[in-house]
Amino acid sequence: MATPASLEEDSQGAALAWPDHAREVLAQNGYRLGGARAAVITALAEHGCAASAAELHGAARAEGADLGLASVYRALELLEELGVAKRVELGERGARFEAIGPLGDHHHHMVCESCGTVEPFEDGDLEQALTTAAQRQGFTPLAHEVVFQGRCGSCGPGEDA
Amino acid sequence: MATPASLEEDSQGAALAWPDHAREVLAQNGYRLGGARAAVITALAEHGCAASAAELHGAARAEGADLGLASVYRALELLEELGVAKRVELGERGARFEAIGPLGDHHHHMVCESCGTVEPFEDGDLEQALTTAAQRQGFTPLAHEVVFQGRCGSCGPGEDA
DNA sequence: GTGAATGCAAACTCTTTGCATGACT
DNA sequence: AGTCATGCAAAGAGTTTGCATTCAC
Repeated sequence: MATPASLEEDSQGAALAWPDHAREVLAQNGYRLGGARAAVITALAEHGCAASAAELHGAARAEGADLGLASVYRALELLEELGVAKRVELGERGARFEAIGPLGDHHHHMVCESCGTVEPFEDGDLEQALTTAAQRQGFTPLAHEVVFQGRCGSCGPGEDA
Repeated sequence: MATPASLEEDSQGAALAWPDHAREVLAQNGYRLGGARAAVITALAEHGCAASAAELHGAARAEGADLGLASVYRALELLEELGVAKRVELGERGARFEAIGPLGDHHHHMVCESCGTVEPFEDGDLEQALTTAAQRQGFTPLAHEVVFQGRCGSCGPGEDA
């Protein structure tokens, strides 16, 4: 837990940022790195948290990549399958995606109903409670997702609008 | 917490099951009870947990109601707005809906990747941890959702398939 | 050089909306 | 009786798939 979650040591001991990690995993599993996948990896790394497919598509095109939206979906599906990206449902229309750190970087989301911001957060105690709850139910969790809908610190607990 | 969550005392002290509760809330807010809304309320009450709009539509038609899918969505939207039903996203395709008890009955879901079952569960400690985590982040939660994906007790922690 | 990856466009699914008809209070 | 709810059909949004071409290895 002392190492930043976005970095890992590869077999030579060099630090790898997430894009490198993702590319390495692709290669290790026999997948090629075309323009679309490379662009999606870059876009995912730069967006940070909970990006929609359309946002990633737009970001990639803004950086000069010429890729189709379908390829974005295909790349995201593959990255998720390989465990380097994650699909997140925030209760809005459409799914969102984000990079998963090689060390199991893990966070959840708060969606502010007032300003629409999606904020990530980590909470060790919450993770512990989640694990305990799953055990109590005799469930073996492979993944879990927590989403808060409410009002963020900036918008305060005040009334609507 | 001593009263079953699906029952409440109305102003006369009589116990109300959820369908009655839902109808009462509709009336109190000036909404009429047509065939479609009545059928959706019945279907929601009978399905129990995390039903899709199509499932509710089918169930309602199976019971003789002649309603359109659009009306199911309209009814669900209204019931959610009135706080007697809840929309749940389980990471699958499409949203799911369920009744909310008048006393704030509250549970979360475990989705078994092996048998596809969706199981509800309640956990007081987890709720506490969620509340604490939100406070720590300076967030005022109006709603929250927890979804586990994994393997249920029946399927065990074994390998895939 | 070869098979995998990509772009484009069409197909698909889920959900919402418009409008005329019919039903609830 | 008046207004609201509903059914049907069409529109919308997000996502997936088919196929010919291009590109990474």
